[in-house]
Amino acid sequence: MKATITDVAKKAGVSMKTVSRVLNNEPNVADKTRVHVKAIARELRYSPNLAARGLATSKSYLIALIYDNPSINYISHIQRGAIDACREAGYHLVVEPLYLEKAISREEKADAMLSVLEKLPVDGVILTPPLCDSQAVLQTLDDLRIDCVRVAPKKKGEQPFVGMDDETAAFQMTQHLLKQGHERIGFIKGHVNHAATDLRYAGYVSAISEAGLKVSSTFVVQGDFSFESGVIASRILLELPDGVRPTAIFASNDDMAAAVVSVAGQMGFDVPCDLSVCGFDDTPIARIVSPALTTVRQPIYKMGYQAAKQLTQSSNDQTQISQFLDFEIMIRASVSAIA
Amino acid sequence: MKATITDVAKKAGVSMKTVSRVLNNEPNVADKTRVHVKAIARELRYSPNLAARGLATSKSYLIALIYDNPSINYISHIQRGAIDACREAGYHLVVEPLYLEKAISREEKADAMLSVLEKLPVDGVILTPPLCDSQAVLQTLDDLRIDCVRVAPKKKGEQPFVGMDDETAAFQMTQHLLKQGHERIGFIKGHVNHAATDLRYAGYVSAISEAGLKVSSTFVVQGDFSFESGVIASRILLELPDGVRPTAIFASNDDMAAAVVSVAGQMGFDVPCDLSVCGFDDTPIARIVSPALTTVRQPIYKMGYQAAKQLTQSSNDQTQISQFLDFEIMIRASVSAIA
DNA sequence: CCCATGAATGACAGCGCTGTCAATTGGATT
DNA sequence: AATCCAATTGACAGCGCTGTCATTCATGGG
Repeated sequence: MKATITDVAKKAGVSMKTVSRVLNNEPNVADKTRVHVKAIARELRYSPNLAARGLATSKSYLIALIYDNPSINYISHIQRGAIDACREAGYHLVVEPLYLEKAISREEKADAMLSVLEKLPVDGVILTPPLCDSQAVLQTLDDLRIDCVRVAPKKKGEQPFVGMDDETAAFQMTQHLLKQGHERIGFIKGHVNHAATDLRYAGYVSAISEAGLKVSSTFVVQGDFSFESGVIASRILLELPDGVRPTAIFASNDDMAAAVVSVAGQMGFDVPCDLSVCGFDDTPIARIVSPALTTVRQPIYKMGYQAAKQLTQSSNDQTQISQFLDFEIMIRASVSAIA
Repeated sequence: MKATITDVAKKAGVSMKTVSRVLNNEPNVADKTRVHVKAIARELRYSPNLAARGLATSKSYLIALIYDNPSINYISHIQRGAIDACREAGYHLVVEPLYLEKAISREEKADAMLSVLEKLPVDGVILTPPLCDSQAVLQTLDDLRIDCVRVAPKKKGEQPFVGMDDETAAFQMTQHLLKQGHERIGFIKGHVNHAATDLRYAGYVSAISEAGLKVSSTFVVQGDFSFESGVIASRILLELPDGVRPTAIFASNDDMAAAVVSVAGQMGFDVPCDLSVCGFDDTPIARIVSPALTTVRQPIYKMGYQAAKQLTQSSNDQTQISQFLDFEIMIRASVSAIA
């Protein structure tokens, strides 16, 4: 049925091993032979049997994307990037959500991951927030000797990461608000388990301080990245009396920013005239909400791509270096200057 | 390092083959032996090497989700369902988007799929719309002798499908509008390549006809499921003069319905007072838009689950039967009765 | 002209598992 | 007690590939 390496070898008049060498781009093959074998392989539409190859090399040519992040948008883009990188290297991506019961502890997550990985031998793992911030998970991976790349905003342990500079982005966004004349800027924090939450807040704080203003705790409300938490948080902020109420709100992600816009509308505030709003992530909702949200575009696709790239190359190259990718501030209609 | 079947066999004092039989639930093993071997296997944390097993059985324990559907929300839910079903059966899901250049023809898609499948031996394929409606793709799969289940709203060829009854759902939704007193009901069609497009339209037409009304071509506008196409379509509908303008618009999906709400607002129509709007799919946007959309909830997760379930069972059971899953009409604020 | 050297190639085992088929066991039957 | 049968178990080959190591070949130096 399907051509095997033996078929190719026979037809090309060489040994299996030589065919194998050609297919794996190993050295010490005469150019003439190389070309010839390649031609035959193409002619026979030969492609190696992954199971057999895996058995012989104890590699699987599989990368796992493991996550417990509930943001469909985020995961999807990471996934697309990872798949594209995998394809370029002849790898495939298996996706393993770790959802189980809610409120599962980090140790349990590590266990769940362990049982998945015991069954499926993968050559590398891509970890997204907040899973990538769990020491237990990282330790488990280390014990298993499975390479991993964290899609995360900062270093943790020895594992390389691919991410963006959340702090600087939040800093710049806050500066943008300041430049528009806003002085009372509300901030809605993200989920406490995410490393990005602290970084974004830190960026906000630096910008406010650098402008010579005080960070007022009245203006900082805890959220958890969900639309609902944004509703609650924005109510707290918007119910402050006139003259004390923020003139701008910086939400740690777009879902919460959308909630701000929605609540503001219900409470009779016009965005952006009465209230400027900005978000973070540039998810599709940012353009659907009216007015469209000023927000930070994360290079999510690229993060997934780079993460998988590193994993597929790691055996050859030992250049597993952590890296920041560029972000972009998207200026849209939800922010206006103070009159 | 990792325990092999030989380790288990040795420790249990039986042959490898007996261990193999126990692990695969094959008959003709004494209960005592079965229990004993199972205990040892657990003790050693043994789990079979998929590559080896795959090589011996020429099965891969992999299911592929192949798609060219741009809706992240849709694919994500299908994926989650499929992954859950795979896990239950010891399978894993590999995800293969077929995006390549835009406007790629169906034959080219079939080719692209072929080249993916040649490299990765999978035991089954899940196909989503619109890919699942391509005869070329189905034929290619058949040639490869790879099982497939279509996540689709109707039968095509021999392949089983898992889906929902789009026509009946659209019928019921239209009836809902009629019951609220609407007689001028606009309809925005979906993308021409999707089988669901015609079915939803058919449901609309039956309901209108059954109510003794005429289907006016003025009220039916072509869309393509995108927000943008919804904007254009709703403008056409809403620019109709007073007394002729529809009092309700049924968009073939939520994105387009959200566009209707947005355009209506811009044109000074109040939803739902001046205009009722309903969508289809119950994506997150349906609850974010204000007013929240009355729409049809598709059992997307379940479709993915069932599709994978069939694939993982198909070898044993030959009950590969196509099935409709239940949908639900979500009544929300975007529709109101005619005064 | 012979041998050392390195490049190119091939023979063969073995990765961990399951399919095939043969061997063994423990009754039930005569 | 001898025989037979089904149930249970095991020996062994082989799935398609690559790693190891041996072999062949061509080339240049002594």
